[in-house]
Amino acid sequence: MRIGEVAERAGVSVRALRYYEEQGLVIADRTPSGHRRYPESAVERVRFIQLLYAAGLASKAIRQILPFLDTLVATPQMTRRLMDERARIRDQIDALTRAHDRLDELIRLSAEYENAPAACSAT
Amino acid sequence: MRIGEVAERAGVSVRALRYYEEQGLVIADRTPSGHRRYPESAVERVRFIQLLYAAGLASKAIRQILPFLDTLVATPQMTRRLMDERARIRDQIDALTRAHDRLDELIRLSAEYENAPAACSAT
DNA sequence: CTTGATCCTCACGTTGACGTGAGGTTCTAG
DNA sequence: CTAGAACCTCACGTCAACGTGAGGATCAAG
Repeated sequence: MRIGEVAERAGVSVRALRYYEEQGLVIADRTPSGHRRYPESAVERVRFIQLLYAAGLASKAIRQILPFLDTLVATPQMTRRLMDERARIRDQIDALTRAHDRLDELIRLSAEYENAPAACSAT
Repeated sequence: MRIGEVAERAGVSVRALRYYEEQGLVIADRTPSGHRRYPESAVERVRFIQLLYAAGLASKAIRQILPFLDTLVATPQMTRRLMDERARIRDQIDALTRAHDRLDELIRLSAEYENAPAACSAT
C-alpha cells in the first residue's frame, strides 16, 4: 500500500505519515526506489495514533504505548504510562466539564438578556 | 494589588499576567513609576481566564467572551462564540472519553498479562 | 516515450502561551 | 542609606505536529 492511500483511508495528510515515521510510530518498508510500502494494518494503527493525539498524548507517550499493541507484552513502564495517561485524560475531562458548565451558565444569562434586553436587571 | 500577589493568588506566573495584558484580557492601572496595579477582582478574573485556557480556548475567543462578564450585555457575536466553544468542548470531551475507554481496555489487557506472564495466550 | 500523478528528501515556516535572560529602575525594611 | 526583593521593558527561545514550497525522481497509462 502506498502512502497516499494510507493517508486517505486513515484521514490524515501524507506529511503526517512521514512525520509519524520520523517519530518512530509507524514503520514502513521501502521499494527499491525508495517509496514507502505499508501493510493493511497501518490504516488502523494510524487511526489509533490519531485517537491518542486527539486526547493530547505526546508522540513520546504514544511511542511508549504502541509496542504493546503489537506484542501484547506489557512492561511495567508501559502499564504505568497507560495509567498515567488515563489519569491525565480524566483530569482533562474534569477541567473541560467545569468549563462547559461555566459556559452553560453564561449562555443562560445571555439568553435571558436577549429575551428582555430593556429589563435585564429586573429578572 | 501588585502583580506578584495577583500571580500567587491566582496561581499563574508574573509573565503570564503580562501576557494577558498584552492580549487585552486583563487591564491594569499603573503607578506613576509604571508598576502595575490590580483591583481585587483581577484574581477571580485571571482564574476564569485560566479555566478557559485549560479548556483549550484561544486568547482571541476569551477576549470576545470576557466583556460579557463585565457588562452582562451579550451581543449576538458573544452568544454565538459562547455556544461554539461549548460545542467544541463537548466534542473534545467525547474524544477524550473514547481515548479513555480505549486505554482502559489496554490496561485491563496488560493487567491480565502481568497476572499470568507465562500463560498469557491461554487466558 | 511521454505526461501527469505520486512519490522522495531537505529544510524553513507556523501557532500559542508563555520561559528566560539582559539590563535597568523602584520599592521596602532595617 | 543601602541592600535585596520586586518590578519594568525588550526580545529571543521553546515545543509539538505538522504546513509548505523547492527541486528532483518514479510510477502507471496511453
